[in-house]
Amino acid sequence: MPRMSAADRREALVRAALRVVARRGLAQATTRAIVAEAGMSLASFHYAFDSRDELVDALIEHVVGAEGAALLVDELPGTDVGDVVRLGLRRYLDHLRGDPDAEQAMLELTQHALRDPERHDVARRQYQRYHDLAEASLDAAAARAGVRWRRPVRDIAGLLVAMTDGITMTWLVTRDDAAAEAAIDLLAETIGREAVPATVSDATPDATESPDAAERPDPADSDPDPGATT
Amino acid sequence: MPRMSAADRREALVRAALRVVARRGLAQATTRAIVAEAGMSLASFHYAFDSRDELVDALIEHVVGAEGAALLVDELPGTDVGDVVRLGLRRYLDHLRGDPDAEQAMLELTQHALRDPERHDVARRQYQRYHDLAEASLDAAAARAGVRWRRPVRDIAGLLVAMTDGITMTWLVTRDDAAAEAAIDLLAETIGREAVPATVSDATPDATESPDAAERPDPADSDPDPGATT
DNA sequence: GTCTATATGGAGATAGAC
DNA sequence: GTCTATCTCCATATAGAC
Repeated sequence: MPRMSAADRREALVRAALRVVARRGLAQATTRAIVAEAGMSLASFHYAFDSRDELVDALIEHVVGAEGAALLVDELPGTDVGDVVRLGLRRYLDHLRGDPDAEQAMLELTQHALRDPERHDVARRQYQRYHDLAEASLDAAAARAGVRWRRPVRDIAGLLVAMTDGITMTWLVTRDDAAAEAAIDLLAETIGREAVPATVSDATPDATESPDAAERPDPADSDPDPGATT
Repeated sequence: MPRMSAADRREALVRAALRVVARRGLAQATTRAIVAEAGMSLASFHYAFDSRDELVDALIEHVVGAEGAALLVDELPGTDVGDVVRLGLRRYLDHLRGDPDAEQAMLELTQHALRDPERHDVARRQYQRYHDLAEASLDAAAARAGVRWRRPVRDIAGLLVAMTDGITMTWLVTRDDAAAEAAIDLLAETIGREAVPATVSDATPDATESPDAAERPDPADSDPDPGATT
């Protein structure tokens, strides 16, 4: 085995751990299973990490940084905003179908994080990032289509994020492609109906267009740079 | 400790296990923690169950049978179908806020079940039941309001079930009440728009009102009696 | 630094007295 | 039937040779 830097070793172990969690679940992701997957010895593990908990933490941080980009992307051909949402969610469904174990691993890691007060914040930041991403995508789609949203974009983004989780969970259980597609189409159609033609006064770039948008302060908006993931 | 029948002991252990899982997570629900919660000795555990796995199976079956009723109920004051959906989901959100650990326990048990092919079917049946319940509630609400659904009820029910999961997951992470309520209101409004006034020809009780409803066969409708739980 | 070998603890499961 | 005491295994973590 060639020498690796401690950082490389940590990275390799995290990647191996993710594969093991995806394949057999977090509970079965023992240090032995992980080092076997990584082709290392047990001692190398404890050279790179102090404990298994520390690796799990690193694993959570890793997936938080990496997975955000798959949710919704801006380069969708969008004339109709409903279509943009539909294509974005369909793309996510394709991703889910292509690698269901990976998404289940994400869910398991998130739920694991919820059990610890300190890790809970990591999960919160992850969801905040999802939300910001969805919001930015919705804004961009609306701008290109020349429409504006009839209600706070934040609310629509929240529905999108929740829906993504819901589809993930139900599809993982039922494996019903058609049902997931039907739900996506229905939701996309709905969100499309929330868009109305933009007037000139709406063109102000950063004005919140709804009067009650300020009534509800964002409980967690401490992330000023939602674009820099990884 | 008084003598208990084996059945009573099993029941008591299952209930204790559920409390432990809710409080500390499935991974921490060791046999020792469970018998401590139930006030029994370790030997009593193995008198009632052959193994911990067997108890976890019983626990899954238990929650599958018990939790369905809380999702959507028919006794909601419904003139407007959108309001019925909104109130039903709000009621579920109240339940979630009142006992978040219990719902997280449900999620953990479901995900655990997904890891085993045999247990996967148990989870599938659970979701099938949720779906049937949602569908029946939607039908009942529409009938009372004198409206019909513009698209297959099945699709709307699927969206409801997925949305319930999504709201659960996102709320457990963010604990953002206002966001959950906004998502609920938006979804309810949407679903309300899927209802149109019923005509006389629509009054046929069990006719599928959409021409493409038969195009998608139900992948799992082997449960002829969704009402008889527990 | 990287390995083999081992210590330590906690988990599930059981033996055997009462 | 129910308990205490124990067995066995496996996981994490460490010691110490090279």
